[in-house]
Amino acid sequence: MDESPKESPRDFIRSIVAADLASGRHRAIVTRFPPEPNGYLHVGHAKSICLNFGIALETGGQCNLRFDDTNPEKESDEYVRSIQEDMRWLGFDWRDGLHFASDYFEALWQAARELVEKGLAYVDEQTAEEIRATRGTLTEPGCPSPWRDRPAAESLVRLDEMRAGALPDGACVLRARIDMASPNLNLRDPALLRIRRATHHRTGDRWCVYPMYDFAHPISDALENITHSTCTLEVEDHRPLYDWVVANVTLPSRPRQIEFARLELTHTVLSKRKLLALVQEGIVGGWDDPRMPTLAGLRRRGVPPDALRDFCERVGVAKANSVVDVALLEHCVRERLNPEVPRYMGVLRPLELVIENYPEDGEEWLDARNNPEDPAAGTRQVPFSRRLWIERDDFRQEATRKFWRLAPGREVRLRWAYFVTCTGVELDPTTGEPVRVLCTYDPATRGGDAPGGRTVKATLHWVSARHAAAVDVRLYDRLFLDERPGEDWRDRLNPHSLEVLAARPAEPALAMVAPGARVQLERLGYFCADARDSRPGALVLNQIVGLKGAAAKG
RNA sequence: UGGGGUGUGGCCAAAUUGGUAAGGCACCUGACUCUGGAUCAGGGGAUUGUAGGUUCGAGCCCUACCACCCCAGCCA
Repeated sequence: MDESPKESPRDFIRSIVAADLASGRHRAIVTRFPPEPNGYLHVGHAKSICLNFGIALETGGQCNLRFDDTNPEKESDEYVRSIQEDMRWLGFDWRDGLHFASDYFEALWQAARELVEKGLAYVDEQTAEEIRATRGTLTEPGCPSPWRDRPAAESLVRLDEMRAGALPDGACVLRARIDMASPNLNLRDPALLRIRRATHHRTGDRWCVYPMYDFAHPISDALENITHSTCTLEVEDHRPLYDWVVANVTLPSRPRQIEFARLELTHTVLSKRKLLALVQEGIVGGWDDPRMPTLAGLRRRGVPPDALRDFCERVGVAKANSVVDVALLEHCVRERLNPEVPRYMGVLRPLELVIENYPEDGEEWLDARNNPEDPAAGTRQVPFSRRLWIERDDFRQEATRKFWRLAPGREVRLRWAYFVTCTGVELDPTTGEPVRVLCTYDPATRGGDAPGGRTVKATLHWVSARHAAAVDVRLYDRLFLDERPGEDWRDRLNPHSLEVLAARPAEPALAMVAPGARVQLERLGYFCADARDSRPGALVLNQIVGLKGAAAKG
């Protein structure tokens, strides 16, 4: 027995799990992630996935993937496909634990019969409207249905007719017989089974009776021997019903439901309804639009899956509703990318720079380190010549103390190349904007270092105009202006969430990167070669995240 | 006005059986630096929702109050 001090559990759920293991209540832990296949997974789901699979991994247990497909009208195979793809991308393996609630329809049916036989459920022939009208309100108790006390045998007959398709949709419903006066509305004889003639994505037209979540979920959990069934806060007052089902149906195990707060992120929306609207209204390009908080979107954006997992761990698990700053996600992404992503130079807003004392047709290839963070990444060569592109932002006609880049009279370093001193600028006669910056270079600084140890305040990235490749760049910003877009979210969309920059100059080596590759454009940020839109010779770069403070210059 | 939850620095979030407020992100400063990045060092900032009470001592216990979230689908 190893009694060495262990790390205390990271959150209250893991504490419960640890206690259940320590007390011998469970010998092995089984969790599950139970998505309904009616939408794409998003970062909020990632939190739940990391929690459930994390617990399984840490305890040597198992985490199942169970599709909660009990409402055929909203579910489809496209979603079960995408959900599995996204989960695998995130890095999790459910092994042989792939299940569908629809696999349990027969068992659910038997459970329904058992409850009726025990007098714990009955077939109610009231209309949906009547049931709603007699449920009572938050402060007043409900009225019992006239069918509540009918003989079990009679309910059983009707139940069989429901399944047999003898009754039209909505003709009746199976209700649990609990307490119409309960202050918890979920206990006022909740519906368990309803008739719905709809083709199910897996069972086709075999069934016309479908179980409700409150009935299917606890039974599915028990059938899979789930030990800890986590869910979000809004299902907290369903727990007594969950426990009621588990206690009253003959089941192989007794799972326990534990609730935690769902994840919310600033500057985005995470509700399925709003996400669907963004896609259907064409506000974004699809579920995998890089601005979307969906896993498909984050993947296309270039976010590494382990950065996302790290994020989920850092966010924690608790019961307080909270909104996490998207800056934390961005931090996790940078932290993951910085040490291992190769650097390149490219210019987003080009301004011509001419080196007057450099030979007209001169050319030389200079060594550049691929990643200053990682000597093993080696070097590459970048072409240098008399005409270069630099970033417009890196030049100002009037320099201030806070601005230490290029300005008339100023000397700066061109990364991996030479020190240059600005000798003049040509302006557009009508706009007054600079169109060409004139410089002289110091041949003694070749490679970027001055012999006498002379230093310079700024280093600029640049691209040789004659050698430049052209790449398309897509810059992304938060989808919403507000940290927490409310119901008027459509009015709070950030008009600049996407900026497309066509044919920007880039060093030749950048044009050679493979689709899907992640790179850093020096001084600009991290980018991912879009795997779908990039063509040979026509690279498309998606911005993953900018460099920290990249926007706050001068 | 019923029930269920939650309230700890700008944002998350810890705090063994009550012992005198971790950590991360964000922000600021300094060092270093061929990315105003990274790294390193340091810093500001919390009367732990409020008011009482118990106690030598309370974020943790008691009482009252306040705020916010969820619930009246034959959705999940």
